[in-house]
Amino acid sequence: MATGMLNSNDERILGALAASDRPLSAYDILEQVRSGGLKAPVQVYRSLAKLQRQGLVHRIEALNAFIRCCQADHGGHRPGFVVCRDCGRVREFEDQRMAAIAESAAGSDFDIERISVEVLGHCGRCRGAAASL
Amino acid sequence: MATGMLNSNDERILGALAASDRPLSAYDILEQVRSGGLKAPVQVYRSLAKLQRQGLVHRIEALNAFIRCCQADHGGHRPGFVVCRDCGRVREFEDQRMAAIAESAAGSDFDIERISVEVLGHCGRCRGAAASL
DNA sequence: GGTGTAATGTTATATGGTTACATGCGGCGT
DNA sequence: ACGCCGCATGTAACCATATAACATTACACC
Repeated sequence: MATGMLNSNDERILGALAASDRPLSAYDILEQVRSGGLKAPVQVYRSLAKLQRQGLVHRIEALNAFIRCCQADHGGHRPGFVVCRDCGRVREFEDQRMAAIAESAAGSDFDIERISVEVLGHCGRCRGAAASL
Repeated sequence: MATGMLNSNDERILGALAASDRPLSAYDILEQVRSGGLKAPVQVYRSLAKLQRQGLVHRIEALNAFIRCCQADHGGHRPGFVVCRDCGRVREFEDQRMAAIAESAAGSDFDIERISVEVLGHCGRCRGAAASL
């Protein structure tokens, strides 16, 4: 992807996301990378924007948080997410049908930039935990 | 829906949303209803939560904003939204296929609470405006 | 070296959302 | 009627998320 190489800030942020088993907010990330020299939210947001453009990172709208993309093909895929509202864990999935649905809903006169599909609910693990209280 | 009747705060907030042709943030709403006696964000959020439970209002995650539901059947529908990032206008749509996609993605061990589908991009009107600059 | 441009850094501020606690008010047992 | 409880609403303070505005550096080109 031609958007440009990653600098050390980008690498650090990507590293922090990769190391986490759940989405991180921009401020979570900031905390993790302070030792690496980043000090301000805007730096994190700038890197995140770049990483998103390259498809390496996705934003989870319902959480205002970000995850490292787990797919092989970072270009042009249209992922959806299954999000547990209790533990915050996210599963990325792919479904070809979503593109068709979005296109028919948007109509020919609308220029689609991105599709956000988020399935919110409670995962088995957390439901088990809640039941055993 | 048994969640309870709407009080005057709820009515005012619903009115503000109905009067707008695009989504309003909680603070937009707050401004509109200050004259009606509401003063604090939390009051708005409480009403919005109730209205969402009743299906009268939807939250657009990508905008952190809310719209009045335009469907007849406020119970149990699973709407998607087409959102213009330039003018902020939103079109609500319904697609039966989404439920199936969400269920197959979530798996049997996941309890689905809500599905958020948002198609982000640029509407014809705004694209026209941009072209003529 | 000088100069224009893009990337990055810094500070401050706007916007969105929640916590904690106070107050009011209707049921209900006595 | 009275006091007590439980729940809806009000108020203030606060935390969290995101961007604006401006300063600085890095680097290509002359």
